[in-house]
Formats: sequence, C-alpha cells, structure tokens
Amino acid sequence: MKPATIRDVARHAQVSVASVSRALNGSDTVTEETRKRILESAEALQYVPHSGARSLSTSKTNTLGIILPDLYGEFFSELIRGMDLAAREHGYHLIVSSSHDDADGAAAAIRSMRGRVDGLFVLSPQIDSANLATAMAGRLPVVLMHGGAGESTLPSIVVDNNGGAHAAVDHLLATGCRSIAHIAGPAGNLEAEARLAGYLEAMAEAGLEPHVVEGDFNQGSGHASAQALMAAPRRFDGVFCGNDMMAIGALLAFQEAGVRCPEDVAVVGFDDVPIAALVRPGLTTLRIRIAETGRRALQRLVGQIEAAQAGREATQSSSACEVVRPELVIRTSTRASVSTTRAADGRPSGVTASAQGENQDG
Amino acid sequence: MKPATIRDVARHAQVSVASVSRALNGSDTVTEETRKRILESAEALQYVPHSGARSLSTSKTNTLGIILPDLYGEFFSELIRGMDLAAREHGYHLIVSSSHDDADGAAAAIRSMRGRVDGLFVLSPQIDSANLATAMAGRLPVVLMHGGAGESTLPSIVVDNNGGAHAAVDHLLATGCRSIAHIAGPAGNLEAEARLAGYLEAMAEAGLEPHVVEGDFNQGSGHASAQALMAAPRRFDGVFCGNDMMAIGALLAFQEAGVRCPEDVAVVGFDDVPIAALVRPGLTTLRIRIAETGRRALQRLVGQIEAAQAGREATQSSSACEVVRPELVIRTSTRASVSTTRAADGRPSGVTASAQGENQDG
DNA sequence: TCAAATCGTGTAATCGGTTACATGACACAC
DNA sequence: GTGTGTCATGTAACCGATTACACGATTTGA
Repeated sequence: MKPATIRDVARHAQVSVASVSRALNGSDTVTEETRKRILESAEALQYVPHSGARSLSTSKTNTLGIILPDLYGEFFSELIRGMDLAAREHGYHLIVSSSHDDADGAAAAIRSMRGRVDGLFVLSPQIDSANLATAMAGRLPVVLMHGGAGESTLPSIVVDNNGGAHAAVDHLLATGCRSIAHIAGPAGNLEAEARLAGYLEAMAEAGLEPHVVEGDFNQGSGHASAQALMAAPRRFDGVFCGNDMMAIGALLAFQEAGVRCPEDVAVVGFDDVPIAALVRPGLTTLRIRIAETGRRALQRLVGQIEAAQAGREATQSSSACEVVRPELVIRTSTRASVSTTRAADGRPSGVTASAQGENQDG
Repeated sequence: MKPATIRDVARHAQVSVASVSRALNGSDTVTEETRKRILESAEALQYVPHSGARSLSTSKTNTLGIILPDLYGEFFSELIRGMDLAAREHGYHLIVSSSHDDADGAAAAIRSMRGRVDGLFVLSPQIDSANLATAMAGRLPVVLMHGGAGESTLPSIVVDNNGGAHAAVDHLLATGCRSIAHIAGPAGNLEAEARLAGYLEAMAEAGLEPHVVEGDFNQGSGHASAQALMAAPRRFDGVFCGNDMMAIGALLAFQEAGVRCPEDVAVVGFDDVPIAALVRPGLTTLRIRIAETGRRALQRLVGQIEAAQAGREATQSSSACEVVRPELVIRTSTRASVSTTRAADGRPSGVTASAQGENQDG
C-alpha cells in the first residue's frame, strides 16, 4: 500500500493537482470552500508531501551538508549541536557525511551531496582549495571550517590557534614559569601545527628555549607525553598542551607521579571542553565557544544561500574569513601566585577558593 | 551557469541519456568504446549526478533520519557518532532533525522526513506509539530508541534502566552502605523515571527506606541536590545519581563541603560518559556502550530496509525490542572491597547473578 | 450589450534522473 | 534469402511535486 500522492488527493477532492498544491502550500488564490475540501481529502488519505519530489521542482532542499573528517570527537559533536540548534530556527535540516581520510574520499563525499543540499560546511582538512573547486562542479555555497581555511578565498571561519597559543605561553610566563614545555598535537593536523607555531614564536619572543613532545590529541597521549617529560633530564615548570584532552591526561600523570599542580608545574589546555571545568585542579585553558561558533557558521551559510537565490553574488563581508579568538579561562591548574596567597589567608586550604571559581563557570 | 545534467552529457557524447545512465551506474551492456566516450564527456562537463532526482525515480535515498529530542547533550552526540560510523560502512547518510518539545512538533518533524529518508530513528520521547503511527502515514522502517519504547510493537532498542538502577543500589549495599539516597532525573523523563523506579524497588527489596531529591540531569542540579541532601537532617552514606553529570556535580559539592568520597559517602552515576573516568575520585557508574548501541541501531534499521525492499515483512527478530544492559564499572567513588562483594555472593538474592549478567551482555 | 478585467481552476511542461520496451544492426543457420 | 536471436542503443514513460499559462465564468465599465 503506497502512500498517497498529490494526485490521489486531487482525485479524492475532485480537483486538479494544481489546486491541491496551492491549497497546501502558500495560500494562493483558492476558494475557501475548495481549500476545505482539499484539506479534508488530504487528511482522509493521510497525505504527506514528498520532500524529495518537491525539492526537485523547486530546486530547494532546505538541507545543509556537513563534511566531517574521518574521526571526530567531542569538539565536532558540540559544533554540530550548535549548528543544529540554529538550523532549526532557520528551517533547515542537517545532513552529515563522514568523509574518508583521503582527499579523494572527501571529494566523493562532497559530490554525493549534489541535489541533496543547498549548502555545505567543510570541516574536513583533507580538502584543500583546489580539490574543493573541482569537487563541487555546481558551486554550492560553502563555509570552510578547518584550520588553514583562512588562506582560501572562500568564506570561512577559523580559530586563531596561533594567537591562542601565544596567550597560553604569556599567561604561563606571567604566573612565573620560566621553563615551558609543549605537548603538541599530531603532525599534519593544521590546528595542531598552528598551535605549535604560536608556542614557538612566543617562546622565541620571550628568549626561552622551546621544548616539544608530540601527542595525538587524545587523553592517553597526554598522559604518555607527560611521563616522557618527567623522565627527560630537562626540568620544566609549565606545560602548554595542544588541547584539553591531552592536558587532562597530563594532569593525571602528574598526579600519579606525585608532582603537584600548579605548585610544581602549571598546565594550560586548549578548547575548554566541558570536562576542563570539572577535573581537579580545574584546567586553565583557551575557550572556544564551540556551539556558538557552529551557530555563526550556520548563519553565514544561510545568508549566502539566500543571497545567491535572491540577488547576485553574496555580500562582500560574507566572502571574508572570520576569525574566532579563543579566550583565556584561568582555573586552578595555573593559579597565579597572588590567588594562592589569598587562599592561604586563614582558610585551611585553597580548595574552597578554587571550587567557588568553578561553580561560577559551570 | 547551471551544473551539467545527464542530458548535457548525452548530447556532448552523442548518445542517449539511457546510455549515459547505464555507463555511469552499474555496468549494464555498454560498449567499452561508448562508455569511454561518455566518461570523458562527463569529465569534461564536470558532471555530478543529482541525488535528489535519482532518489525520486529509484525511491531510494540512502539516507536515514534521526528524530532528536529538543535538547540533547553528550549522550546523543555520542550515539549519533556511533550511528554515523556504521552508516558510512553501509553507504548511508544521516540527517538529523531536532523536533520541538511537544508531540505535534515531533510529528511534524517525522512527516517532513517523507521523501527524504529510507528509514527513521526516533529518539524523541514525546512520540508515543499512537502519534507515531499517524505521523508516518507512509510507514517507514523505524527503530525506536527512547525509554519506554519497549512497550511498543515497533522495533526498538532500549536501555535497561531499571536493572541498572538495581545494580547500582546492590553495589552500594555490597560496599556496606545502609542509607542510600537518590538524585533523580527530571520528572517526565522516561529514562529518569525508570531509574527512579529501579532504585525504589531495590531499596524496598533491601528493606530500606528510600530518600529521593529531584535534579534535572545537569551537573549544576547534581551539585545543588547534594547540598540539599547535606542540609537535610537525614543522614546518608551512599548516593545513586540518575546520570553521571549529576554525580559529578555531587562529587564537587561533597569535596567543597569537606565530605570525603568514598570514605564518608559513596557515589554511583549512570551512563559512563568519558568524564566519569577522568574525575577524581573516578566515578563508579553503569556503563552504556553508547557508540556501539548506535551502531547496533543502525544495523537493525538497515536490515529492516533491505528486508522491506527485497522480501516481504522483516524477520521476526527485527520487530523485537532489544535491551541494552548497562554494565557496572567500579571506580574509586565507591570503595570496592572485593571481599565485601564476595560476601554478597553467598546471599540468596538474585543480586550477584544479575550483576554477572550485566557483565556478560556488555 | 459587448469588451476587458478579474478570478478560480485545470492542463501540461518541468525538475533530473532510471528503466521497460522498442528499434535497428548484425550474425548465424536453414 | 528469409527467419531468428543477440546485443547495443534510443525513445519515452515515470517518480511526485511545482507552476506558467490557458481557459471559462463572472464581474466591471463604457
């Protein structure tokens, strides 16, 4: 038993398909009486319009595609959530496509989106601008959101990883650290490389010698890298980690080894994932308002789509690269000496002071 | 400049559209020579097939819909991730639709999926079976995944919340707790209610008096609820929390108040979100393998779809309700003196047996 | 009273594919 | 030479909507 089509409804209501379409969509010119009859027929037949067919004739899908990297975690999930929230407001659906890890796979994923979406988010770093151009023959509206997208001429939103890394190092310096190590993200990852570069620059500016070990952005590698640092002859009193998960792994490693944080070593992460506020000590990190960034991205894409289907080229501003500047969030993993002194005043421990700070965050 | 269509390619290669379609899709009977010519033309014109049009004629979208509740967090994100991973393997895309929080909105979201998807996951608890039936006039293959879905005759995957709650209470009893409080999830939430019911049953079986405060599944409410418990005259030595986030909030509240965990009070959560292993003390909780559950759900739905389009009705097994049994993961938030657990082994109750069942299933 | 404007409705083309069936060429067997 | 079978290819119907345009009926104005 096939679902009813618009023709079934038309037959049942004894009108033409055109009238049914008119009655069901915008209120074109239809008599109140026939409209009523049509609605009753639609109800009786449990008619539900076929979105695919509608898209074909209107060439509007009300759907946006997201090209994801091969593996993604908390960060992208949260980003998608932010996009989804905004998408609903704008009347759009979201369709996700995990691309393969090579450029060809990603290009194929993009192509498979044709006729399915009105616009595309590309979060997959495998796609460079050249590939992108050939991949989307139909030149869909696009918003790029992978590290290094800023170099493209396409509209994009990128995180200021370099600036964030600078801020992290500067903060460690300000709290008195003199020997700052860096647990880097995986080589080849553009975000990781930008953060590493920022660290190296900031260290050079401060006239300090850099000290880098490489992780893979996962908690386990943070743990291992911290152990490697402790095993090495070189001393350190501060660690800037490429992301929060590695920082948390490092915190646990220090804790296990009896190295106190922040007294013996201060730790800074990157991203401000929800866990960062919940571990002890609370993790000082660079906050990216992920969901909000997702929302902004969606608005940009929708703006582009509307501009494209109405006027001419999109507005000038919409083809620009938008930069999200991470914000330093100071927690107890780098408690400045000033705060520590204050916590010591009268109270039995600094725990209370730090805990209060966290509550405000949460 | 419109993207090239199949007719453009046909014209360019001087063949009919049928040949182009045949050449590009399965290798029907096409001369190697014409195929080559067609592929070259497609390349030259940067032809990309229009998935929407293809779906219309094949009535196959290779897309699955997910009807989400109004607000969703880490749990659903992880579930979607698991589904996505599996979807890729099966050649499907995923389209998400956040429904509104009322039943009408959810029904509308389901209807808007017609012609867009080959099957549907319903994670939105607002939809009861009756609404669902009317909402999907076209009777799409469906997998239900909200609490209470077990009562429906439709295929579903549900978490054994009740059993999990039992296991939590039993574990607390086994570690020596005598006065166990429960921080419940929000009233009206089916998962929360099932966990509460399990707690009440287990307490009744143990001949203990229950002690319940209500939270809302967020960390903040766990914090507040724990403070409320401490402020109340009634003493307690164990807390079973409706989910991990509230448990973590409670842990922080106890820490701030100088109440030691697990010495003064033992805490158990539910879900085993990634943070649970990273807080200190590590949170004892009931693990749900979220991503794996998502993968299973996807396989079920795909199985249904394939059965529907090939043979007759789906297999008997596929219309059953599948139960995911949470697995008790013991960490330091509950003192896991093994001897105590062993001692429980001797008791006539089904407690230990059920706990073993959990482990095997997980 | 007749032409023009207005208005509700129907007819049929269209979106971009897939595919059942028709066609025509060629080979082979009698 | 004719009939038959095979095989590559073309023609056109279809999927289920939207919508430009046509049409007939009614109203309006001179």
